[in-house]
Amino acid sequence: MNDESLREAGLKVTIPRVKILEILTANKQRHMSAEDVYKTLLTQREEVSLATVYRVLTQFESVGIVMRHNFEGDHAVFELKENEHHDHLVCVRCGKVEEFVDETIEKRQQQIAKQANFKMTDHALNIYGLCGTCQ
Amino acid sequence: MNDESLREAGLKVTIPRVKILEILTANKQRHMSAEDVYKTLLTQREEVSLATVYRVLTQFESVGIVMRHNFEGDHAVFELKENEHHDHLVCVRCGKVEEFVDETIEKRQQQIAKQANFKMTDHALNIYGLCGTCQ
DNA sequence: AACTTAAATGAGAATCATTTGCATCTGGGC
DNA sequence: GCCCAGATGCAAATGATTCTCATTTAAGTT
Repeated sequence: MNDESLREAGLKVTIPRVKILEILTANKQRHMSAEDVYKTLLTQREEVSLATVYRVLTQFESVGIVMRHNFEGDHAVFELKENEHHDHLVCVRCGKVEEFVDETIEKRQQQIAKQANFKMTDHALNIYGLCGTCQ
Repeated sequence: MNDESLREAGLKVTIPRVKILEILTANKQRHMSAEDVYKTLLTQREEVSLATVYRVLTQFESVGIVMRHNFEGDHAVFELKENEHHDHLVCVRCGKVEEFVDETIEKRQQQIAKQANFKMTDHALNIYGLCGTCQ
């Protein structure tokens, strides 16, 4: 989550990348869209184009710094990839996202993939519903 | 999966709707995009516009005839909603999709939602990886 | 510190999936 | 067969994301 992670990933340490990384770090709890990141940059008077935000986020994804999610069909959201994997509870009304990890489910998934002769590379479990506030 | 299901859903029984329902039924194993459905209609010399395909699929989704998935970020796919819920194994290389149901996971999900005070309305578990053929 | 070059960026055009406005058409009740 | 709300076709509009290309810059080299 710093300049080093960029260097390690073989990416030049540029203003846009550093700023975007900062923004993502400052918003770990949320899942941000490219547009969200762009707007945040604007409020910080940073001159970064939307195209660059998209390019940087895509690069971050390919080097494993962030993870892309397609909860909604019309735009992707990103989150810093911390060490531990986790799944999501998504409120269909307010969009709030809560994370969780469940060992039982993790294990079953591996068994299922193995049974189907799939070499699992990733998995995503999303539980949709109404959060406490929205009920 | 017939004219009755349309009437029951309060939708007029029109040529486009019937044809699209037939196509979805004939391709239960696959998950079709709007474009896929449209192309199939073309091969059958059916005069249905792409806009109508989108409208019909969206209506089918809202009345519960089909389910929409956003496996890939850039286009949605649809599948006839059979009675039983199921999850997916998606091959990241050839796009093949296999379905499965796992009681253990289903139960855990309900417990997790309850613990987080979420009223679960739906859930989706996708395991991504390489299928036997693609490995 | 200046020099060099591949990589990075900005701006705007281009793309692609999906949606919409509107004039026309049609299913199904009378 | 008549009527009309709902359905459709077509083309233009949208919105997210990507691409083109001229310009700038990070970071290694002299």
